[in-house]
Amino acid sequence: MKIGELARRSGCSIQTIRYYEKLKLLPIPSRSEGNFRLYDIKIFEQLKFIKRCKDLDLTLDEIRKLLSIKSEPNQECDDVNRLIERHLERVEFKIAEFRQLRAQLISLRQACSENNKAVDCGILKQLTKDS
Amino acid sequence: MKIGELARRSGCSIQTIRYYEKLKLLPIPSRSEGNFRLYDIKIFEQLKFIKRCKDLDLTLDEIRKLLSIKSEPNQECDDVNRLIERHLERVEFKIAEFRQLRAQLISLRQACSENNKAVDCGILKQLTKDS
DNA sequence: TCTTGACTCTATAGTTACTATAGAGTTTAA
DNA sequence: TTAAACTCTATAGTAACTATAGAGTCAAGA
Ligand SMILES: [Zn+2]
Ligand SMILES: [Zn+2]
Ligand SMILES: [Zn+2]
Ligand SMILES: [Zn+2]
Repeated sequence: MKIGELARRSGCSIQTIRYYEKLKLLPIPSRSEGNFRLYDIKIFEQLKFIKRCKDLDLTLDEIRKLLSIKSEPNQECDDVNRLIERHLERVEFKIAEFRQLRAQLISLRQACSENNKAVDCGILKQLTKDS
Repeated sequence: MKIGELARRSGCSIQTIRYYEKLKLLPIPSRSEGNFRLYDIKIFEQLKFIKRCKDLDLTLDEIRKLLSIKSEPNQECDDVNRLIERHLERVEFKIAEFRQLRAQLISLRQACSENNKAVDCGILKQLTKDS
């Protein structure tokens, strides 16, 4: 299959696929006579793997690590478990951070409910003054 | 005050301050005889304003908008209110997204509690299979 | 057969919000 | 005087793409 079909079927854009190839997250595909990339099912599946990881917000470096472990079936998998654990911690941290942010934004929003001149805007005042 | 002191007092790095100047988020400061940037209290306060906005995760473009409104005291402030409202919505969306992510990661973690060979790793299996 | 449109190619630049570095000049304190 | 600390400009790097230009390839219809 050519790159356009791979893109459609994987949910990644064409440029992203070429980008992954450059980063060696995907193997170099064969080429047609006219120099078009030709993909087989194995590459399609690897790309789907990457996509699933991306949807979990893993970084490409983390994904590279997973791919490398996956490619050596006899390696121990505790690195995988640790990686997911650490990633989960980061996600929880972000949730906490954004909750704080939300609280601050809600209080900020309250500072100016009606329509004012800029000079009287409660929000701008709040952002200007030392907390 | 020179850039180092401004950096210490504002909590922004020196490079960041120069970067903001280039983006015109900060006015061009005067210079000493030896060509060092010299800042007055007004610029310090503008930088603090920017810093407070950044801490709320506003983008530099959003901050630029706020600064422009702030600089015209007679303009209506409803753009400010809308901007904060939209930003809050984005933050809430991110919270929801990350919560979903967390749930998925927790279920993924469960798939491999003990130590296995890579080929038997429940996490890798989960990431490999179609959901 | 010709041509049109859809597809693909490479290489390069742009995005966001910085951080890091090199290599130079300036200031301050011992 | 000299060394440390500071500042200057310009440039490149970061993450993970997206967008573009300008060229070549391929399939179908007239
Ligand atoms: Zn992670
Ligand atoms: Zn207002
Ligand atoms: Zn926003
Ligand atoms: Zn495992």
